Amino acid sequence: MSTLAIVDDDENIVESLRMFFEKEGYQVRTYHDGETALKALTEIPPDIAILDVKMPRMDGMELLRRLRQTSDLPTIFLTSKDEEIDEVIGFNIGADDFVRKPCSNRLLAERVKAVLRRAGRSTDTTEKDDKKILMRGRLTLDPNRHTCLWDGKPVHLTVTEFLMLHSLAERPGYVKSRNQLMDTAYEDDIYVDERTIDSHIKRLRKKFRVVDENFDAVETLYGVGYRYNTTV
Amino acid sequence: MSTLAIVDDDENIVESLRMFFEKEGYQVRTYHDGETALKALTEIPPDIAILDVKMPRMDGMELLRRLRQTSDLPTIFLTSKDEEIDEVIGFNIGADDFVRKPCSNRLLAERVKAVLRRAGRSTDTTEKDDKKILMRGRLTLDPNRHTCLWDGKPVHLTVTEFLMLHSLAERPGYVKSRNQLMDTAYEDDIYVDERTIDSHIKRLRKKFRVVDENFDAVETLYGVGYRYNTTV
DNA sequence: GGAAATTTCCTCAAAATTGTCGTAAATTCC
DNA sequence: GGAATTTACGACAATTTTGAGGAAATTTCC
Repeated sequence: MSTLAIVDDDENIVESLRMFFEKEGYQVRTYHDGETALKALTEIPPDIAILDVKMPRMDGMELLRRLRQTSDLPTIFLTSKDEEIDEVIGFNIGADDFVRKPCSNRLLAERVKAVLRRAGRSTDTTEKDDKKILMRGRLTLDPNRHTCLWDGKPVHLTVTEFLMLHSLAERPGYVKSRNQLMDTAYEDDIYVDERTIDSHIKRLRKKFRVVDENFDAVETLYGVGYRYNTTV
Repeated sequence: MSTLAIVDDDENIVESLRMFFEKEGYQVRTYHDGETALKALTEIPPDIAILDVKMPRMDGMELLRRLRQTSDLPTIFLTSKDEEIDEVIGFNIGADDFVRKPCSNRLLAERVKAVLRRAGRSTDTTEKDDKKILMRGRLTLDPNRHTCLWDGKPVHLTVTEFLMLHSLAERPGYVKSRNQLMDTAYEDDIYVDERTIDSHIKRLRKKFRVVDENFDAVETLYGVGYRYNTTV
């Protein structure tokens, strides 16, 4: 499974592309403005990105220019007019392909495949022991890359934090006792204080609040344990 | 697949040639000044080189003169004026062909093919059991020749280092545990300390820092393993 | 066989993570 | 509302993991 980032300020386009590419088997991340995208793409690169040329604040060209300073992420540009394509080529900022809007999803998918193939990262490189990417609403956990995204924004988690969140998010709505959480994170013969679990949850929440101050996906059940909230 | 080196101080020319020749199926290496190029071309020769005559510091002619002392690398000269061609011929320093700028990429590609054919290194001599050249942004690993390039600059790696880097770069973004890395580098029944992996990674990084002091493509994931990131 | 290169392992220091504690806040029960 | 219990949070200490340098062991190459 390849991960694909889509950056476009038009919600409708983004969502229709997301639906389409998810059906195609891609793990899709979306961004609506260049600045957020730049940060996220730099920290946790997807396998390929589709950028809209025209965007508020930071446009696609500016985004790629800045991205190219540190990265060679395979990239496809979406443009509305042919002149834009010329302009992009003229600036020679290193896009891997250009597609003129509007275009069929099918065409776009072909180009994506072609670029991935050229970059040597075609989708069929998935290995049999790859672990499943966990997606729960705004949360994405990828055990293979050991990455965590909230609304597409990277959140750095330690091993224990990652394991606990994974264990919770695996079964949204179900309570996990502190002992159950311990089991997922520790060897059988290691025991720690129950308060320690609280500490991990505390730090988890803190990290998420940095990217979303209203984060409340991890709920406390007084006297019972913790639960991943289904509504988010 | 033939490897092609392009030496020219004009970024735009270089990049547009790179795009073109990569689409043609060449493995392209680029250099912007004679000195860097001389060193890299001597240490790890490509199949053919395209040199700009006019360059700052060491120009194309000087470059080829010095190169010819130890190598018979097939070479094509790019010149801006006819007089320059005359001059180059006059000095008789052993270029295989001359092309006057500006010229179509197509023409240049024809001449490249011709020179390779004459030199008996045409593209169609590739053997079918050749292992794939791995290109990840600034990194190029050729398992056949066992060579490693960073920004076109050669980095000498030992067998173990090469195997580990290859294993990491094969799947950018994916975490490899120390045990997984051991698997790629050792026979099944050989066991080494986990710290040994660290040592190899340490020396890998050190070697890359010689050619790029900000090298950080090999990331550490505390408590998990290592990860190759194309975002450098 | 001997030199050189490579690999392994060791120690120490630095960095990141984890565990614990005190206190404040929240929840439950009465 | 008030007491008892449970949890959140910040701070700090303890522990674990990793990086750097280098010595010793091993392999490779003359």
